Amino acid sequence: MELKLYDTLTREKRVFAPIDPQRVRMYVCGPTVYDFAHIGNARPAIVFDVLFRLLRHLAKQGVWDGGKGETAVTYVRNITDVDDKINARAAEEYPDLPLNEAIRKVTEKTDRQFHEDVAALGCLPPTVEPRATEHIAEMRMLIERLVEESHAYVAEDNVLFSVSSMPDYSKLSKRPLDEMIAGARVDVAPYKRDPMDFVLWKPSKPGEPAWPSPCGIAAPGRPGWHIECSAMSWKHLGEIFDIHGGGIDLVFPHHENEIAQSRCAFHTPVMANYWMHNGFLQVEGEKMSKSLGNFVTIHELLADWPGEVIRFNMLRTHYRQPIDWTTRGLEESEKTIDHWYEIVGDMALHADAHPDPVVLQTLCDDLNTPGTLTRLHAIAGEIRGPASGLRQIELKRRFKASAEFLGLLEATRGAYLEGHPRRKRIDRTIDHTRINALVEARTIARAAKNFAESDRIRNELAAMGVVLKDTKDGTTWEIAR
RNA sequence: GGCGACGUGCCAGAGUGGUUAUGGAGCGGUCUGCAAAACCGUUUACCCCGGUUCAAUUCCGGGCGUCGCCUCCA
Repeated sequence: MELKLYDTLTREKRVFAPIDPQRVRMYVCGPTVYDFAHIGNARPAIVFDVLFRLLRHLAKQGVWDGGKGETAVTYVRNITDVDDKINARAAEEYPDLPLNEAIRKVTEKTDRQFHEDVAALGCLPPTVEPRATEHIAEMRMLIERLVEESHAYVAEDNVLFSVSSMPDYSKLSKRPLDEMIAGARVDVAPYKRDPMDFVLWKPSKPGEPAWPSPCGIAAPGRPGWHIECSAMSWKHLGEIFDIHGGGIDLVFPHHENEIAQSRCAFHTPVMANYWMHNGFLQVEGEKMSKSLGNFVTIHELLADWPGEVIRFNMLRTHYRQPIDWTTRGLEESEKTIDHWYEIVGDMALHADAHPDPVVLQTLCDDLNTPGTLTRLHAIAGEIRGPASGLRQIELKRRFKASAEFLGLLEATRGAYLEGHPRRKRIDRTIDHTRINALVEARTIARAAKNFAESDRIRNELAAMGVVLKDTKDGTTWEIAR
C-alpha cells in the first residue's frame, strides 16, 4: 500500500517515503498554553492523530522496511510555554503573584486542560511533547551558530535573522518579498537591517521570564516565537525529518521562518520533506473571534457533545478544505454515531479483526477521511441490509476495527449512551422508579387494548425526554436523542 | 495592493475526461395497535463565458463570487 501526501512546498501530492526506513519522523506545531483550546486547535490535533495512526499501521505492515515491520514512528507535538500572550494572561489572572509564578500557574492549568480535551477527542498522545522552556539551551546554540555564519546579527540586545542571507527565503509561502513589505501593516523596528528580518532572541523586561542571552549579550532575554520549533524538532528529530504539520495560517511567517533558521543552521536543502497544513475553520459561517462572541472551546463543546461526535464532525471534511463548524453539522454527526453504535452494540474488538482495506486505501490518498466515512456507511448498509450469518459477523468486526482505526466507536454502545453529556443531564432530572412504574402501567393498558391510556403514558414520558421502544421481548426505554 | 485556497443538488461533502458518490433533510412504502429504531424506494447537481476534445462538472484561459494569509492565531 502506497501513502500519498500533499506537500505545501511543492504543491503536489507525492508518494511518501521516510528518509530513514527505520524511523518515520513527524513534527506538528502544538498549542500556546494561555487559554482554553478552541475548536480550531482541535483540527490539527485530530488530523495529525489520524496520520499518526496510519503511519504506525503502515510501519507495522513493513511498507518502508521491506516487510520487516520494525519502522518506528516518532510524532513530536510541542507545547509553547513562553510567549507574550501567556505573560499578559498571567498578569491579568494573578495580579498579586510574582509574574513567573503566575505564568507557571497559567501554563500548567492550560496544559492540563489541553490534554484532557484532546484525549476526549480520541487523540493518542504524541511520542514526545517537548516544552519550549526546556529547550532554551538548544535555541541558544542555534542562534549562536546563525550569528557566527552571518545569517543573524545582534542589534540593541536583540538577535535578528537576516532574511537577505537566505536566497530562497519565502519558498514555502511563495511570497515576493518586496511586495510583502509594501503591503505590510507592521511597524518596522528601527534596528532591523531589513524590514522582513525577524527576532530570534529579545531582551526581557524586568519581571518577565528571562534566561542568559546568547552572543555575548549581557542583558537576560527570551526566545522569539519561531526558534523554538527549530530547536525542538532538531533535538527530537534531527536536522532533516519527514513531515512537518500545522494549521495553514502558520505557513507564513512561522513555518517560513522555521525553515530559514533550520536550513541556514544546518546547511540543508530542506527542513522537512513534506509540509502538511490543515485548512481553517469558520463558526456558523463567520470567522471565529472573541469579539464576535463565537469563540468555541473544545471544553464547552464537550459539555454538550460526545468527543467522538466532535471528532467525526471534523473528519467529515477533508483536512485541507475549510470547515464551517455548525450545530447542524454536529447534529448530523451525532445521528451517524448513534446509528453506528446501534450496529456494533456492545461488542468488543475481535482479536482477528482488521480495518477494511478500502478504508486504509482511501486514507492513504492524502488522508481522504470523508471517503473513508462513505466506505463505512457502505459497510454499515450491508450489515443492516443483505448480509447475514458469518458474513455479517465478519463485516461487523471489520466495521468496528475500521471505525476504531479512525478513533471512532471505541466504546461500547452502553458506555457511549451513559457518557453522553446531554443525555446525562436529562438523566439527572428524571426518576427511574417512576418511569419504570409508568412503563409497567402502559404495558398493562396495552394488554387490555386500552390504547388511549397507553398513548397518554407514551406522551407523558416523551415530555420528560424518555422514548419507548416496544419489542417482542417487552418494552424498553432510553433518553431521547 | 500582494499571495493562496475554494465555488458540486434543500444542507453537508467526496470524486471523476464518457457509467447511481455518500450522508442528513424531504416525500412514498415495509414493520408497528400507534410509535421509535431499522430497512426499501424516490426527488433535486457540478458558478458564468470561451477554448482543447468524439466527449468536460472533471483539463486550459478569462470573468464573477466566497474565504484565508500578509499583525498574534490551528
